[in-house]
Amino acid sequence: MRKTLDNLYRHLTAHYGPTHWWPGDTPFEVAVGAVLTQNTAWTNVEKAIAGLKAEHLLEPGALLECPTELIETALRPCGYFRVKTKRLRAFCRYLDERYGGSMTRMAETSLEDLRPELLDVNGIGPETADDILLYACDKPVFVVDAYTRRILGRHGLVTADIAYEELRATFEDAIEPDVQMFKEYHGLLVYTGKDFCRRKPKCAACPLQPLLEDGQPEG
DNA sequence: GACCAGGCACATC
DNA sequence: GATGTGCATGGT
Repeated sequence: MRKTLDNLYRHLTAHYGPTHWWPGDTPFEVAVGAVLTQNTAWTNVEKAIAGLKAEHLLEPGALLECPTELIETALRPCGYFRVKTKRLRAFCRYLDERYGGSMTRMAETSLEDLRPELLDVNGIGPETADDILLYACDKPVFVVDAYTRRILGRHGLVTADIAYEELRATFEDAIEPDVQMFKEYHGLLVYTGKDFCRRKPKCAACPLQPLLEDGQPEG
């Protein structure tokens, strides 16, 4: 599997070049984006983040203090605006109470301690937690998302119903932990998913096709 | 006018 | 523990 995942990364890098994934000007904005993008297209998230910025709400203190309706209005374009308002507030409350609202202080916490903390926040599940850990805190966790599962599943590398933690472990056990590479790898899988693995699959043009032609992956 | 999008919590069996 | 459902808007 190590060789397969190395090959996968090389093929995608050759095809796309650097992705500079994840969009976001600050660690806090990255964390906000992680919550807002839950089951939602990023184009809609961008509108919501722009709305928050326009209201000067892109900081934990402001989100905790302002009227709920103000946040809901800003979040409307990205859907689920009521639940996402609650989830953003839950994250801000946690960040405020545990780290005085500082993403920098949060990032100083060890991965082993921080991941369970995040998962304990209402509205933060495995993928959202790992987005925050990798892209906002620079922790070496491999982010698994719907694209990761779909791409590897369609190419027969894993079963389509593989559990989140199992798929994460598949990557983390097979490849050397490297924050920058993990960031790029996930970005490349998102690019690939958007281009070739949506509802009208274009598998023949998928950059992973050469990988399969080279020979089926080992275990 | 369906169907889908970078999930998650909660209820129920 | 597995499965189903609500959450909501915008693009294709």
